[in-house]
Amino acid sequence: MSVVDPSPLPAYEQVKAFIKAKITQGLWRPGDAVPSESALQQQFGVSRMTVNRAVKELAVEGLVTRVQGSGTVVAHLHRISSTLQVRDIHEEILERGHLHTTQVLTVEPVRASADVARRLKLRVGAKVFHSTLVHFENGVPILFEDRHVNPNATPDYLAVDFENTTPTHYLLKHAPLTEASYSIEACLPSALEARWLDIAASEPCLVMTRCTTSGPHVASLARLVYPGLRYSFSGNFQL
Amino acid sequence: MSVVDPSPLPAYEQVKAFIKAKITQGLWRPGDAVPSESALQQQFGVSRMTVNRAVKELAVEGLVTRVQGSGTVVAHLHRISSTLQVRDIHEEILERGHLHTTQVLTVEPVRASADVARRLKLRVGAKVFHSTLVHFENGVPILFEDRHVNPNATPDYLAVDFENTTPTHYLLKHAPLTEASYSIEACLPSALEARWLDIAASEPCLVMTRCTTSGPHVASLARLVYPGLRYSFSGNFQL
DNA sequence: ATAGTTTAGTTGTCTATACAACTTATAAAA
DNA sequence: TTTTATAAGTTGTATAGACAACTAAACTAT
Repeated sequence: MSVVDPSPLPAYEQVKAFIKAKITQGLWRPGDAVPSESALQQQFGVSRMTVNRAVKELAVEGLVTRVQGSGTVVAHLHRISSTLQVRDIHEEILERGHLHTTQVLTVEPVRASADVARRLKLRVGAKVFHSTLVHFENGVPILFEDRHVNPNATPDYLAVDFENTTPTHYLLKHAPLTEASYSIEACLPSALEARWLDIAASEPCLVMTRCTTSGPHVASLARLVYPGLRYSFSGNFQL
Repeated sequence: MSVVDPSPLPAYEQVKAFIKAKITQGLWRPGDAVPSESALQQQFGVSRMTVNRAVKELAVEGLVTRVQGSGTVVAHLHRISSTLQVRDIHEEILERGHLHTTQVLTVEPVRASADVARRLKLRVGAKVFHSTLVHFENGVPILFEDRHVNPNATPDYLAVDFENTTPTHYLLKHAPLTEASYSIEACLPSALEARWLDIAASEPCLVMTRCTTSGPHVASLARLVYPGLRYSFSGNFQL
């Protein structure tokens, strides 16, 4: 085994780093032209394919904008685009090094209301599964979960032991995700939700409404209520 | 000019579409092996670089997981990862085809409080710029914006006409974004915020707290208060 | 049986080249 | 002056090949 660790960055990473540095240091400002691939190729003494990979990846990352035939310019960051990770609450709590427990309130078949039927793309009155749970982080209630599930996507839903498997986890496993839409709102909790979350009826909550699709079926419709004082969504963006 | 439009998908897109279809149709399930590059190369009669590009892009999109030396498998989608676009309120309202107006309440220099100083990385009592504005969508108040700005990043902030340029827009232009962090919470509005947003003091609001960095400076610290009944953050995820 | 070695297979990087598709500036023609 | 053609420059796609880095299984020697 050799003594030194040569492992220099791959050539394409060096080109990326060079351009990235010019941008973050403000030397190349939004709208400025980035050197052409042939110029960078000569400057770094690498093949054009290598330069192409570097600049193309920067374009995917949103740092530069490329136009075929015209050239490459430093992108105008006119929006902050950050990934909001919607994760299983179980994972999230474990990652904080805390204990996650669940209390199952109800798991039962019900008839679809007009609203549920529309969003699950079923007929009004069709049989759907309904579950309500409370999730605890170190014994403190942190999420009230009210969920309607399409029986065609996961027929065995009622038999699952939700004390040990979260609905999200079960659904992701048995009805692989192909599409999801969500919205986050600020609402007051219902009386039931306030009681189980152990908060005042006047305490604002973050409510995520999420609809997931698996293949041909709209698999699940979830209302996730988080106490506003105990939970927030956060994220960050770099470069 | 030829009569037909040949324009078939590029070869790498065809390979991508083939794999994507297998996954979305459920024929290849999470954990299943994806054919090796050499196998796909023979199947499609293209070069390995072309197959490599296809599979690599799918890996970037999160549909497959690659391990050097081992192979490629269909990814376990154990989290829904969706991009939350944090955009300029002006753009957002215009895109809905509505009218955006602004009322400037205050624009003034102030001394940094302990909290503001810490988050802007300045000394307590240092001079910072402070602005408060209300944004209207078709005349209805939709956002109360309370912002502290680092004078080192944008010395001319106090002179800007915020009736015609949003602070976000001005800052993105004069202090190019290199980093941002935000969190979304549910809170009750302050008395001032409730009055300007024309809502009851008991109506929950979505509050985004956002901190943006430009090069060496923490450029701006914003508290954005949206009435819960008039605004929500939403997004979606596909494939 | 265990530990170490070899080997085949897979992905990661890189080259040199080629042509296609597109944009822009220049030159030529009306 | 306006329009049209040409040319040069840039990015997009694709090839065939090469070697490096890594993994996992098969093999060998202890």
